This record gives sequence, structure tokens and C-alpha cells, in this order.
Amino acid sequence: MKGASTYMLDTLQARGYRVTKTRRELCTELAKASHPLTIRELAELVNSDEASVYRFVHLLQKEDLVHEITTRGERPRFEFKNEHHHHVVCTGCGKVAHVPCAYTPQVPKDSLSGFAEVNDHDLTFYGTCLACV
Amino acid sequence: MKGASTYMLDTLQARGYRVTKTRRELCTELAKASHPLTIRELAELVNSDEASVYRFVHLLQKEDLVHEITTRGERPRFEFKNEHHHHVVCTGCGKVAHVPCAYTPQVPKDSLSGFAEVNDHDLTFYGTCLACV
DNA sequence: TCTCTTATTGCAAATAATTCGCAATAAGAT
DNA sequence: ATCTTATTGCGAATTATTTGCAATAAGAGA
Repeated sequence: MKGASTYMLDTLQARGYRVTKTRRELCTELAKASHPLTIRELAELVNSDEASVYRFVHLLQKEDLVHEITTRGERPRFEFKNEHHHHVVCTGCGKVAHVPCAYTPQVPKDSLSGFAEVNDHDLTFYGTCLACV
Repeated sequence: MKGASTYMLDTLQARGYRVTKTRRELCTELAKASHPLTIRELAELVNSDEASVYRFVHLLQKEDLVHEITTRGERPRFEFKNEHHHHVVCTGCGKVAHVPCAYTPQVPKDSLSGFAEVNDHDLTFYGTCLACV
């Protein structure tokens, strides 16, 4: 996943943002992570200050380069936004893994009372990982 | 939805918890809400202290009577746990509505690396409500 | 109904998460 | 090499969530 990191950085640069050491490292971590990361995890990985990580992750969100995953009772996690996929969360230890998107859930048209359109979805499964059985 | 409120209270009492005025009111609000509520909304509705609401909602969670809904960038919301359904969230104003569960998403068996079992899921759609178009 | 025990509440204070302000630094344009 | 200004780090301000404790009230038993 080397490409993902450079893709993010190139995109940012093309949009007028600066590429700094911290940003390069954060993008590298996001690109190589096998599961979504919290702000704190990111800050520790690149050993930078949390406030800066919050700011940068929010920038990536605004630029539509990362996806925010929220799970019950946990802090939000972020991951590079490439092909759409789902997640499984272990209710024992909080471990999060990817699940390929087998098909795209649809909202029954007639049940969309009060909504004009739907363009995205998050699907999260909850279960028990092998270590927590 | 009168039954939902008494169901929750009866269940709690049967399990040895006390039924108080605040709890009755909180259950009533949860029972009649048409969308999941935040701790703050609940506290304002019954005009009680937030700390107590946190405690009670956590109790309801432990007793498996409410369901926690987490959406991107928002505070967690809670709702009475009856028939399973999904949600649509407006990315403009945060409004949340119910969506009946048309079918139950499954995890492809072979893609569950590292997990022993999956027993639950949350599906949230993101879109734009009529008022925010 | 009255009394007693103790779960629950409200309030204040502690802790955790997120955001903000600002001076120092360093990208990148010229 | 210089200059402009976006970005960082740090501290402090908010906001969210949890905790401790004394006062209250639910519900069991007399």
C-alpha cells in the first residue's frame, strides 16, 4: 500500500496544502494499517501531538480522503478511503477487522420518509474474535 | 408505544432494580421517541441531571434494553431495543430516521478471518433530508 | 401504615476527549 | 537565498463522561 500514501499526499498538494514530515508519516501509517486507527493511535505511531493529528485527520475528512468509523462505546477510528468495505468489531476486546463488501445495501425507496437521497452507508458487524472466545 | 415503557420498567424491577420517577420518565421518552436520543436530549426531556442519565442508560444497555447508535462526528444516541431496524442520517442537520430492515446482512463466511462468530450488526445510511436539500 | 435498609439521585468535582489561540517553524513560491 | 504564510507544538479552554458522596426515596418486612 505504498501508493495510497503518495496518492493522499499528491492530492493534498494539488489542492494547495503543504506536505510536511508529520503529514507524510501520518499518511504512511494510514496507508499501511490493516484496521482503522484512532487519533491517539496515530499520534503515538508518528509521535506527534494529538491536537495536530485531530486537525490533519479533519482535513483529510474534508478532502474526502479518509473515512470515519464509529463503533459502540469506542472512540472514532479513521482509515484511508479506497474501495468500500465493511467492518467486524469484537465486543470483547474492540478489535476491528475488514469485511469485503459482498453487495451494496439499499434503502427501500418507500421507507425513506423525509429524506431526499441516500448516497452512502456504513455496515458494522459485532461478534467475538478468536482470542476472546 | 405504551407497552415498551412498562416492559422496560417491569423487566428492571423483575431483575431487582428500583423503579423511580426519573426512570419511569426516561423509559417513557425512550418508548415514544421516533428516533434515537442522546444523553443530553434525554436529560432535558425529563429534566434530570446528565450524570444520572448516563448511569441509567448504561444500566439499560447492560440489561440489553436499549441499543446504542453511533454516527460519524456525533454523540452516541440510544433507543429502545425492539424489532431490529436500520437508520438514515442527514449529513446536513444530523437528523436520524428509522429504516425498516429489509433483509439481514450476512458476513461472507470465508472473509471472517480471526473471528469466531458474528451475532449482530448496525447498518446506517447517510444522505440528505428534505429540509436540507 | 410505619420503619428500616440500601439503591438511586443530584450535585460537585475528577478525568477524558476535542478544540482553540498563538508564537515558532518550515514549505514552497519567487 | 529570501519571503510569505500554512502548519506544528504546546498550553489552555471547552465539552463529554465518569466518579464520590451525602440526601432522598423505593420497596421489603413488621
